[in-house]
Amino acid sequence: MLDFSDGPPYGDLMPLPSETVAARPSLRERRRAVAVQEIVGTAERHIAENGPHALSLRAVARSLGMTVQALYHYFPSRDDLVTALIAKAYGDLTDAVRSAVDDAPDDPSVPRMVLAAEGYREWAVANPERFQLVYGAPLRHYRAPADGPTTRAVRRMSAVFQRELLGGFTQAQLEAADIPALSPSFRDHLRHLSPDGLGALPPPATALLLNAWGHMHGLVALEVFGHTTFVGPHRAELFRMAMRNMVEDVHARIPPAV
Amino acid sequence: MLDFSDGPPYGDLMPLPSETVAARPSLRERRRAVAVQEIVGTAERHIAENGPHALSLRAVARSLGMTVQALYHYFPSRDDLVTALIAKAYGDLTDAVRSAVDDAPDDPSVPRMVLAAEGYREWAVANPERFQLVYGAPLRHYRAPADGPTTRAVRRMSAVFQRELLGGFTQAQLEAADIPALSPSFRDHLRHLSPDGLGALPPPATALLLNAWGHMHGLVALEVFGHTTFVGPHRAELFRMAMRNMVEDVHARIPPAV
DNA sequence: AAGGAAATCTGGCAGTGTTAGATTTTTCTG
DNA sequence: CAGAAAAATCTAACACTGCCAGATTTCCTT
Repeated sequence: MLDFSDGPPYGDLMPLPSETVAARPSLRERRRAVAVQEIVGTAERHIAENGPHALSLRAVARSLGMTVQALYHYFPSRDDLVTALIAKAYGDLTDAVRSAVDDAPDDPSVPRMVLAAEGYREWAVANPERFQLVYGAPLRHYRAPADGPTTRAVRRMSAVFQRELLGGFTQAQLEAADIPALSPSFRDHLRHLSPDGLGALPPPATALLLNAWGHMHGLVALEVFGHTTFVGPHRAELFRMAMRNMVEDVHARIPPAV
Repeated sequence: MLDFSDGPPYGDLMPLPSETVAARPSLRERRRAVAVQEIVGTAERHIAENGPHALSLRAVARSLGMTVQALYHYFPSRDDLVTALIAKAYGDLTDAVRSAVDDAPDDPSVPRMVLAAEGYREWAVANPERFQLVYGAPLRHYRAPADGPTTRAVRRMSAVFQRELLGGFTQAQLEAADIPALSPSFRDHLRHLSPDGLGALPPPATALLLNAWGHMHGLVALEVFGHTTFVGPHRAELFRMAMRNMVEDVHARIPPAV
């Protein structure tokens, strides 16, 4: 927890100082990183107990044995702390998805995309408040920084799904996917997304991927926010079924290689 | 707005008195209903401006020219007001979905299920804060009453989707839907849902319907909560495509009538 | 007209995010 | 090593919040 041997773990979360020297973080900087980490950790614990809305700077400070104003030297406002929590949650979710795929034994009867989806779901169910933090309620006027940790986490995660859902197909196959015709301007827009991510896919494939993402996310969101309680203890089974079908349906729309 | 000629519009939202006489509401009761309506209306306006979390009893009271304590005679706590807002939002969303289907001209090229889904999406996009209220972050210890207005709204809405997605098929067809085998206990559980709603469907059909619901909801939730900004102005097109595919895929899993 | 219930008020408590300014502690520099 | 600069922390306060207690007015019923 207090280990900082290999650099600050959430470098992007540190609001100050504006420029972190790449070479060797000074003692003060390391201390600062530790303090930030402690604050974030305590805040996460508080959130896990009472939900995101119950996060109070004073309570966090109390838990840490300091006064509120000390916190203000690490986070200029409550919203900035929440932003840091969101970024970290997003990163952790992404890690969970990746390791769900990477650490699973090879089993051809379960598509790896289904494993990824189940990793997504399981992290969400295990960390409902943090999931809510990421996908629940955007902050008042919160705008994600263009290349902040959030954006990078999104890219990292979408890369996993991109690989697992569409990895086995050629560009030509993906281009010929059987979906309603996309408008030229939409095709054009999709083509100009980040060239190393979604932009590398033929537009129909991007559409299918977003589609699948929404599908997976919707089932998880409904569950986490308590709208599927009537399904009872069978939600995991329902989810697996849904994801199996989804993978089948997506693949059914991609023609075989010539 | 202040019309109350045909009874209290949100009878279920009135926390007091516990029993509303069916016959002729007294002047006092009608006044109470009006007051409740005014409070809910201003609260909705406040929420629309600054988001659900910014809802303040004092601010609402100020807008109405009264003191906070007056509000406490209509809603025992802030959470109760929010609960009323959730219930009303759910009802309004359901109405929007229904009228999206019912008021649309007959056009065989657009499945009615797609119309329903678009009604859902359009209401959500037009009322993001209220959508967030319903599907975003559950309240601290809020438990939806077993047969409260929320539950009824859910039923009303799911009935629409049930009709539009699965209406054209026989029980035998639905029972034979091509999905991974459901566990016996899951099948059993699904069979014992409300007999006039989801319980009336063969288990595979219920699974497909929940699946579809999650799919639709996920795309809308991602959009409303700002996670698809990179899709730009083409989100409506993407959504329509996704829903078209979804309907196709669901129907493809249901065998033709014998 | 009288009693009682409903509705509203004033005043107050404990909690919150945030700011201002003073003070101590640590680090860098001459 | 001494002094300056910067970082970290403190005390005190402001304006806001949800909510409670008690007094007071308004309205309906009998």
